[in-house]
Amino acid sequence: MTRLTLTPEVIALVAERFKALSEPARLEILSCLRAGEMTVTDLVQATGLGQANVSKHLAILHSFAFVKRRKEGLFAFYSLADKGVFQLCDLMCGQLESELKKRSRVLAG
Amino acid sequence: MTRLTLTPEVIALVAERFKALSEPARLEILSCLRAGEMTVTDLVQATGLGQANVSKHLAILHSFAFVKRRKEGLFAFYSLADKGVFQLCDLMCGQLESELKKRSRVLAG
DNA sequence: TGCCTATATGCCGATACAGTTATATATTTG
DNA sequence: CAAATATATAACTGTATCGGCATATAGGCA
Repeated sequence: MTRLTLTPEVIALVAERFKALSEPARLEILSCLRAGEMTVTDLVQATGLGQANVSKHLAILHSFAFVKRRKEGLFAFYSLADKGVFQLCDLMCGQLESELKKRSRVLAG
Repeated sequence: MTRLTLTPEVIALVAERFKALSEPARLEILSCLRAGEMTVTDLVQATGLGQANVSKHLAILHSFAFVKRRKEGLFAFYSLADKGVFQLCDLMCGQLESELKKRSRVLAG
């Protein structure tokens, strides 16, 4: 695997991708998609977010290739592009867990 | 490993952590620390950022336990808390690479 | 004690972005 | 073609936050 060197340019690109995942609404959408392909309207109902809002979040996720789009008639079906996103989330959750554990250990004295 | 369920609360916590890594300046700082422990002044020189700015970014990274702090006299030595951050960055870089590859393949037609 | 240095913090201006509303685009149906 | 529906986009507003400046805090030293 060719390793990208962390030049400022690459760092900026990586930061952009982290930012794309830094929004609860977008993580929520991704979490929903874990169950399978969904339309925009499905996601609106599942998340309680506004339609325009969901569309914008999906556009962002799509621009980073976190999700795929399939157009069929009036509907746009979105699905996860790959499982890499959840590797990221799982890693993050792992850190979060050990962090929470440490904190509660401190509180417990 | 106990798996956290992705409740809105957990999602918010995960999003916060992604946001902490969504700033080029902070990734730059983490990248510098990969070489080992550094003081704030070291980091100011290495990154070209302002001192107040570096201090603030470090405070954020520290609040999420991405970095450790060791106080010695006037100096504050910062170091990476663990290597999990770079597992995250490497995963992100991997996605980035395959994304860039795909894009250039499209351009090449 | 008084000065110097390292770091942290409060304030401010500028910018970026989420969410809402209204509208545009596009596709199906009558 | 006209109406209805699904999705995308534009304009606007409020909020958050980055970076810079000034200052506070704290430790070391004469």
